[in-house]
Amino acid sequence: AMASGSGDRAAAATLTLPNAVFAPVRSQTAFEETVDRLGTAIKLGLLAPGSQLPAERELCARLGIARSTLRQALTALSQSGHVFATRGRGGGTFVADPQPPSDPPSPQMLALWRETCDQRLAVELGVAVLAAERAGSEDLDALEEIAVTLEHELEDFAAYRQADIRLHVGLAEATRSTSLVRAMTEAQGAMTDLIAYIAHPPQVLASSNAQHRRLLAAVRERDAMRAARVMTEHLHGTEHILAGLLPSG
Amino acid sequence: AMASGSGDRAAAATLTLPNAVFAPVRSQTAFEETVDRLGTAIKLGLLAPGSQLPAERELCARLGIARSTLRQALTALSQSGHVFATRGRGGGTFVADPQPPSDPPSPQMLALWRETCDQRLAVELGVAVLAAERAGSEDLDALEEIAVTLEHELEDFAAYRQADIRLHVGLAEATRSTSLVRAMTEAQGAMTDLIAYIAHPPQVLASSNAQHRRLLAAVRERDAMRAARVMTEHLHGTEHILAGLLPSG
DNA sequence: TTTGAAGGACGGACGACCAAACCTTTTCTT
DNA sequence: AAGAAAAGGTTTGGTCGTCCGTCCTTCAAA
Repeated sequence: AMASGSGDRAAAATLTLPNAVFAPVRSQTAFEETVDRLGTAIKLGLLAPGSQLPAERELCARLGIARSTLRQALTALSQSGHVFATRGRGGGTFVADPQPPSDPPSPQMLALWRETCDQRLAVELGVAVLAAERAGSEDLDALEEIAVTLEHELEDFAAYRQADIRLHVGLAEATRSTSLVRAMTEAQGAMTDLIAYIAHPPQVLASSNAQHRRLLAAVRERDAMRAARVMTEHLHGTEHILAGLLPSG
Repeated sequence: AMASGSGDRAAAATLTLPNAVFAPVRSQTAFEETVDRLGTAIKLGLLAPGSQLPAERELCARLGIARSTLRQALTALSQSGHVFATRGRGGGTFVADPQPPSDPPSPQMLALWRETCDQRLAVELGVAVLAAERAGSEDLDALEEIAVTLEHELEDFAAYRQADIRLHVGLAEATRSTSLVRAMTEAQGAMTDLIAYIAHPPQVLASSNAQHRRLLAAVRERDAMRAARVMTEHLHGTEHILAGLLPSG
């Protein structure tokens, strides 16, 4: 009788908590995780087309997996057209030059789009604040160069998105936190899947650019809260666009 | 010749990026992940002492794992003294009443404490902002009740920490985002490992309480940026304490 | 006394992962 | 021109985690 349920005080716990504690454990295999990592980095342009990956024997050591497992992942990425390999001395595995068209977003991706945006908000907010505290002027110079590039890409959304990702990931790198860089790449990868097929008129991109400039200015002046505010507005912009086009999660 | 290295523009990429992309893949087993999940929830007091866990046959379905795997995890938690099981009808698995003393922080935990704080900052900032947008007044009433409890626990750090966790996780629940709730529990679990053995004089706890009150007030007034600012100050407080006691990561 | 619901224990099947060889191709060096 | 070197490609066998099904054991409720 007294066994079932929680104690008196704990009985006040909401329903969200057990859902989070007892949510499915996702046992991703090393193969899947590797495909995800490398595939996302390639899709986001973090590994430039034509660039060479480390040799298999070195890469598997870096990733902490067996070479056979890495080769499975590379085979998958090769068959999907993201990389190609040449043999012999001076050969290697390279990022394919014409990247294959990205897949349409999966149904489950669309169903959880709000969670995706929430996680992205957290990462970007943390990055904005920490970058404002830690970014060096060299970092900001490089980022502002990317911002200049963005101004000239208002018509080509693919190119714009590419540079946009470089800007956001670059800001994460400026925090000197590898875990935040990885979280940022994951978040950007998830967002890319969502917004790839959504039209972005040049005027929307222009307003995004204005926010980028204000964001970088705030970071340079070490004004963490202003950076956070601008970032919040920036993300809410795209979130409102999604809210209008996707089922309300 | 042209094969090695990235393209011209990508050559400007910093050194942090490949470190993040090619970092070791963490293939946690279902067993480990389950022990972590349940163990953290118990250590944080999210599953109250004496409360009953769902039946094995139901819990393994919820977690998406086989019952034998779940039993491995429960056996581990039972041997470490976190849970106990009784058989027969009306039996079940229960959270142990006198919780075993927590382990001292591992060396690798101490080495990465700054990354831990960075991740926590991101989660808590995101939660603060989203809670300010979404929290209902019922949520805030419950949270302010916890804040009142906190005022009376200035002398007993274990009890204080317990209620503090309930407050932060409760705020995450108010965002209605299960992924943020899970991220928050993970972050709080990591932080608990770090700060368990650090002295917290009552005056520090009192100042934390003042920040809690201001945080909740900002959330209630839907002032996301003020909530973010208070939260940042709140976290920087504990971070400075850690910085003085731990090796500079 | 019967029944049902809970934990407890085995054993086979399968797949992921790893380790260590060995082969093929190409290029650089001598 | 010969051979060493460096890369991807192939094969093999083994280990271990996980799943599934099945069969106890216990014990409160009916």
